[in-house]
Amino acid sequence: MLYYNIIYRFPFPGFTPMQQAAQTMTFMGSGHDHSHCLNEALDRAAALCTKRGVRLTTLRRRVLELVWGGHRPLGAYDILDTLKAERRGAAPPTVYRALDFLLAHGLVHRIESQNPFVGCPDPDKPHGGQFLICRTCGMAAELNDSGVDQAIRKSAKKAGFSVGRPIIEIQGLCPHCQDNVEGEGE
Amino acid sequence: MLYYNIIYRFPFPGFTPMQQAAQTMTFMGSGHDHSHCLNEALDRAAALCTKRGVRLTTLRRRVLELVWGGHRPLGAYDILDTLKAERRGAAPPTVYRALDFLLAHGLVHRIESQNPFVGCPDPDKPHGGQFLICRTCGMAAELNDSGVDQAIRKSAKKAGFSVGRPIIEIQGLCPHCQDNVEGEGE
DNA sequence: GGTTATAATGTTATATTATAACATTATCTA
DNA sequence: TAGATAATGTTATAATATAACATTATAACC
Ligand SMILES: [Zn+2]
Ligand SMILES: [Zn+2]
Ligand SMILES: [Zn+2]
Ligand SMILES: [Zn+2]
Repeated sequence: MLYYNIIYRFPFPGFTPMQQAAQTMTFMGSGHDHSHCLNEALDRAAALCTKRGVRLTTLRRRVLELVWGGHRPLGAYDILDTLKAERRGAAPPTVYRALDFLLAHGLVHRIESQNPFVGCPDPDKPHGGQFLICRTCGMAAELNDSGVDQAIRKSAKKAGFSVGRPIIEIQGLCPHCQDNVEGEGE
Repeated sequence: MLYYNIIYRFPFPGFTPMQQAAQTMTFMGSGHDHSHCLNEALDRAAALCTKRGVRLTTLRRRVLELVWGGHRPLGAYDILDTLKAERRGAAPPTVYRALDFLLAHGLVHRIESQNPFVGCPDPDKPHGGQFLICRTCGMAAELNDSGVDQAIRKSAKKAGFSVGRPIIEIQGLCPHCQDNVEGEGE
């Protein structure tokens, strides 16, 4: 049963890579063709950059691919580790400049409360990220709930505040982890 | 005209301390008796800790005072700089441990998208922070809008997600800065 | 095509924010 | 007062991010 459009996971300290993968599958649905959705995202990004007259360079495209490819939010230094193996002279600015570009064009979001970066499935209309973040398994899912957005705009309007980028990060328990906590066992 | 209950300001690079102070006054209202509201906050904190059977030590109280006293969010290392002048051997853990305590008891919030800390005016009922943050002058104001909260809970419920701590950080323009941008001059 | 301007990346160094690990001191309980 | 627990001191380092300047690639123009 798929609860979310898009599922990301944080690395979770207590889990082996195998457990991580297993949980990722649980959330992604076992039939999920990730290489397909990755390619779609990259094509969408290329089209968007062309339309805006900006350059999706090899580096920027590669960083976007890594961010999208991981099934989970990725830290800047995780990205850097991979890049170092691929191009000589990769350093923090290499990654952060690419991320700045991708952020500026809405192609990725930063999870502000935890630092890593995730690909945005809907970069065409710029928006602040709305995320559900599970405190147990680290899963993060992007919402785009217009009800939340409207409530925020209404509240801001009352205060005379003009809304630019609303950041919503809802920490709590995903359905899967609620079950495990309730059951207490297994 | 006061738009917000509580006003905080970030340090703003382009402004002299004088300008910072001037703007702070604009937002706080010139009649604001800050030492009064600071003392209230400290008393409230002391009562809350007594009630919960935890200790508001000298250090913790002092850090809370600094966070509350500044009229604006304060970085951990800003706090540390002050502490260093007051007690020998103050070091990052000194500050972070005090902040962890204050965060755990809802006495302060962390502005996740910018790292600094602010005192919470309403620590009795734990809540994630809802902040309006001006991207021009750095002002931050805490909301506690039940409409926003309800919209979030409704949306999360649809996804089967159990809400713990919702983080809302709305970046945009405060009323004052909207005027200045529109007017373009002055 | 060659020249010049601009954008992107490389490179080195450092700033900022936060935590780990273990020792010491203060406070509480009995 | 002894022993347990909580808080703080102390040293070192991890994790995240940016500054500053050099070099290289791309675009725009002639
Ligand atoms: Zn998005
Ligand atoms: Zn979970
Ligand atoms: Zn609060
Ligand atoms: Zn402003």
